Amino acid sequence: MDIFSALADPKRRQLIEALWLHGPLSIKQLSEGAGISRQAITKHLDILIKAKIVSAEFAGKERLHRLNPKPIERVALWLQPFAEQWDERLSRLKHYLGEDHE
Amino acid sequence: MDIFSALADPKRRQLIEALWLHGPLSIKQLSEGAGISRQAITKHLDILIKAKIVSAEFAGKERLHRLNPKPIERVALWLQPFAEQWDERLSRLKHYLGEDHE
DNA sequence: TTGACATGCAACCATATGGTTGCATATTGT
DNA sequence: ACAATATGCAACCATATGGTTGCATGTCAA
Repeated sequence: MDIFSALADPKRRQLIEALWLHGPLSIKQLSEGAGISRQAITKHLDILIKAKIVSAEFAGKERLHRLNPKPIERVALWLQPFAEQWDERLSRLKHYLGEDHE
Repeated sequence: MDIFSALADPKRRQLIEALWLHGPLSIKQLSEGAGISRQAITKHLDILIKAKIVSAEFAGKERLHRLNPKPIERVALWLQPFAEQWDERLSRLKHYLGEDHE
């Protein structure tokens, strides 16, 4: 499962948002009010973990999950050449770069 | 089919890259050397069109396709809060700017 | 008009995907 | 030790997905 596919499912994006908003969370916590079963959430989390978007560590009987921004970064970098307002963004950054690096 | 799912397939990302590199292209042209049938390419293009990532217009018997950056931009915007490492991004931009704009 | 070419349409197929349910296992507090 | 809690594992199911093939349609050039 690659990163793009991992991001394709709305439930998984929802999980990403939840982890971004409310620190490290367990499977149970992420399941509450998600509208699908705990096992389904586990599957989604496993996919996110395989895609390295989420990392998990055990704390007793809980599995705590947190975001790993790197792979998302890579997706963003792939998108950039195709995204519009690229020029506008470039010119904005051009100013910054001009100050800092040129 | 939403934008994220449209971007999930590697063949479709390949099509996006091809359209970005070599202007408006027909189905035939996009099929050459793609490794799958013309009909499969058509299906992928239809998905990209439904996601508004690609627009198509007829020129005689050919259907010409071009990129529409807006939806890709929206995806990029969704990703931004989760993607950190702006510094790395900046250094890439510096390179880009150095080549094309400075 | 006729033939070549680009595309459209539809049926079909194998596998992936997203979900469920049922039961097993491990950890914690009393 | 025991019960409650959090998770793991596996079978199962319906539908989506990505591909194929075969044939029909529309357009252009000779």
